[in-house]
Amino acid sequence: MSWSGRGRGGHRGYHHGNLREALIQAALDLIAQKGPAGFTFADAARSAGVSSAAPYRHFRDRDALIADVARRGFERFAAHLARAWDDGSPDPFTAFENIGRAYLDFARDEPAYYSAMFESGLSLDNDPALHEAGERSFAVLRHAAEVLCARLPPDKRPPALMMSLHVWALSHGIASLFARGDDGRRLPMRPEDLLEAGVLLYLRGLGIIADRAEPEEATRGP
Amino acid sequence: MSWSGRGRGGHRGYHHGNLREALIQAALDLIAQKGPAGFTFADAARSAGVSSAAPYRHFRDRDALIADVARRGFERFAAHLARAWDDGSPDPFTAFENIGRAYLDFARDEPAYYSAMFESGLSLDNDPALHEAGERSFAVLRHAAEVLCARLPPDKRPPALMMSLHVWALSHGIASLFARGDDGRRLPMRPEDLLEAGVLLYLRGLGIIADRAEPEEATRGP
DNA sequence: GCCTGATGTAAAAACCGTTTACATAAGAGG
DNA sequence: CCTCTTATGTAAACGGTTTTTACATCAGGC
Repeated sequence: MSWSGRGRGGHRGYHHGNLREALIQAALDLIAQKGPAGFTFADAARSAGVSSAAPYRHFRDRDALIADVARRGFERFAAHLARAWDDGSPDPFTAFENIGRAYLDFARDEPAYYSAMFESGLSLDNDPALHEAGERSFAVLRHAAEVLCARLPPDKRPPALMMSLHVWALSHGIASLFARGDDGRRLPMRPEDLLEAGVLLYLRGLGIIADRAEPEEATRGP
Repeated sequence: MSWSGRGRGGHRGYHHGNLREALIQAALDLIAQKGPAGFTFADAARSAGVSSAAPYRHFRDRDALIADVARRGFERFAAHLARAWDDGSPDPFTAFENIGRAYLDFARDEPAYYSAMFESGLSLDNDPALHEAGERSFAVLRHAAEVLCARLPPDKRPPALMMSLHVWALSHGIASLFARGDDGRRLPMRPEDLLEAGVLLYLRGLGIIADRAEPEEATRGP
């Protein structure tokens, strides 16, 4: 899957033809291999077969490339979460659990994107596009929380924003602490199960699910 | 608070006299200013007034210095959490909440340590001393969870390890996402309150506190 | 066919991490 | 007191990175 020049032949002349994309692909590969700290602008250029100054025609500096990777990551992330939510099918409760699993899936299956998004030390406030992409990801979770809350009688309806913040933080904490690297810390259970149990207990605390439901049974539709 | 040479006079000859400590202090200052990624071995040496090769007499490489800062951070962290737990005073439930607040306090008040511990991309498994210091921090939380669980009748007693993992992940997620930098994302509430509400709801889901109890009442001892 | 803007190159400056050979203290023991 | 050993710091060098600057090449519109 080498992206040098026009897809085939390998004869690329003075101009690359697709350098911007090639650099992003190279960044993803390198971040996946050595983490966002070990990633190097010069290495990305080498990997794309251009001089070390060429990338500056497409990105202001090294951080701008990482930020672009992170932005794309957030866009994929939002789509991934939205696919898991699937408009609340088969039922909002099950779909909500699916979002949690999707969060961990993404952290495991796309470690390069996840690293660029959360472990590269970027401040989301500097880049408006990045900030907005992150906001769109969170919006999926918040919307799901709103749908779930709306099913409760108004007098015992929790604030949906708070609920989404709690679930986001729990998911992010589990992903960061236990679901990265080779296997993070040794756990007595899979991160997905840990998250599912946590969300279940939290929702029970909110009164969204019944008091003594077994997890497997509780995930059933209405 | 400049640590160059023997505390006073400033005349330090060929030897520094306290370089190891001076480097750690410099690392803390620099990490606080520019994050663990922007921290530089050469800068720490400059800040201590020695040549750029001198630090290698005290640390194998740059990562070893960061790891030592992280290790000290975990030791302070464990002490900070243990002080908050305070042997379960005035009652285990309140003391448990205090641990949560202490977690966020530490992340806010000691951002340099927190960064070195959690945001520097170190793998805890490489350095045994570091790994053990981290384990000691977590042990405080796990012990508190055990005490709290022991107060429940055995048939409805949740696994304390799982409970401590959930609270750890929630605290870490809130600290990472919302309680860092200037103020992280703009929140409708303080991070401490967000965490307290989350833990409260989680404990209610576990059946550790009554269904509709006010927090102040629920914290009463037996 | 020529001009212009976009894109890539080469070379250089400034910095970092790290190693190597050498310099200087400080203390132990005769 | 003098010497030897060890710990600690220096200077210089190597290879690598980031970023800038001046120049080269190409593509497309006129």
